[in-house]
Amino acid sequence: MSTGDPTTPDPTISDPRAPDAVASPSARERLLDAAVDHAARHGVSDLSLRQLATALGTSHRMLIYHFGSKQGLLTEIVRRVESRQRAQVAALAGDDPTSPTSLTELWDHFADEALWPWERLFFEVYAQALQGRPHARGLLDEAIDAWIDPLAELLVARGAPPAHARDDARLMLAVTRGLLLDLLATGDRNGVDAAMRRFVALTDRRRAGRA
Amino acid sequence: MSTGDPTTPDPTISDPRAPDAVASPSARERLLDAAVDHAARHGVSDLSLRQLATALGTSHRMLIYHFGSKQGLLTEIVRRVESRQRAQVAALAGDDPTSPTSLTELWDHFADEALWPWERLFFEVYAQALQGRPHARGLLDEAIDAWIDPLAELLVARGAPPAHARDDARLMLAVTRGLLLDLLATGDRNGVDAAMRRFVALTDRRRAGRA
DNA sequence: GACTGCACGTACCACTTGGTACATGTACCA
DNA sequence: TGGTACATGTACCAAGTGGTACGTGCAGTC
Repeated sequence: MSTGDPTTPDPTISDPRAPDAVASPSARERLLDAAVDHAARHGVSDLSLRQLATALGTSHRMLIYHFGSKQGLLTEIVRRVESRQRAQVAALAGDDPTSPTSLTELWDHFADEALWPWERLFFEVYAQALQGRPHARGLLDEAIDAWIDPLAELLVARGAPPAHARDDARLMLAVTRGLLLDLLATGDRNGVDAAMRRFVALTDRRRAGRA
Repeated sequence: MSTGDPTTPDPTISDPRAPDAVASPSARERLLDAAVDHAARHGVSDLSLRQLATALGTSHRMLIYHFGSKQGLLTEIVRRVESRQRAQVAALAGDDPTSPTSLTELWDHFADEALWPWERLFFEVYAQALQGRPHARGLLDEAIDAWIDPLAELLVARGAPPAHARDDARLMLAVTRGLLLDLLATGDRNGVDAAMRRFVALTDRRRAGRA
């Protein structure tokens, strides 16, 4: 981290006592959970270690101690958001492959107001990653690919043509994220629901056409 | 801005000579254009007046002079991005009402790599607005509504059922933004195009059904 | 030619930032 | 009992921040 900086010598050399790398998982974990919670409420773009630390009832020194640097903390936060996102889709599509899980159910899940803080945070970090921010890069790599397969499976389970399942999944993902952007901006659940119904109607028409 | 701060007295009182409010539009305009350009390339979340000023060949004092504060500058940048976005859709749908402008054409326009920096910036500011950043609030108010009417018109012109035109427009907007998020993250134009073709196929199937 | 208002640069201010140094507390183990 | 590894707080640092004070050149006007 600070290895290349002549003004700040490698802490493992200058301060041999300093652990600052491996720490008790429990304290670190607790701190990270609280940090992610805070990030979901206040965003991450104007996050300062000091403000965060006082909000968490600790000192900014502890954040550095547990996460090495601000970058490290941000990266950990992003990874946790990622895992939450993945857990959400896994809970719906992966765990119980027998349940067909309709598109409407899927949408109802993501549109739930309880998830809004997480989705705001997701889009914020996504946008930062798009601008090349290093700590968020990891999110970008999985933001699309990791979703297409489970979504494609879901669509095939619903009777969609397997030939285009991955394209359809990509479209489905775009619809969900696009409508989520709308919902988060307007809060107009009814309006966004209506748009989603139109999409479902489109796909149902195709299903009916094949039957 | 600094009115409530006892340590920094109101500049209009302490420095009666200071204009710092109304300036020649040309210089300000030139500066703003350059600032927006810079923002499109480097993002806006870690923008500092000094870095921007040196990049623009001026001093940070001038940015304060012309825009009052950093907030003021950011707000102006956002408004300019907004107007660019609006101009883009207006150029496609509004100016020449006789041209039907297919969905594919519309998509081809927005997916153009030349627009990517603007779209990255749009999503970045959009996400900040979602987190409650004051300067970006204005974007949110128009981000959805201002698009639905022209898009609905476009759809009706293509023969869509007017009863659901606004819902379909909302869906169309979500598809475009969702696939744009995908495209900006993956750069996979072919894959995203395929997904868009699936959407167009869905709507065409409905059109054919009605015919 | 003096005056005036704008445009702009330089120097400065108080403050916050991420990160470091170091002391100290605590728990466990020999 | 003493030592050792981890955990945490306090004090500090250099750098950078937004914003201000102030001087100055320049164009126009009387």
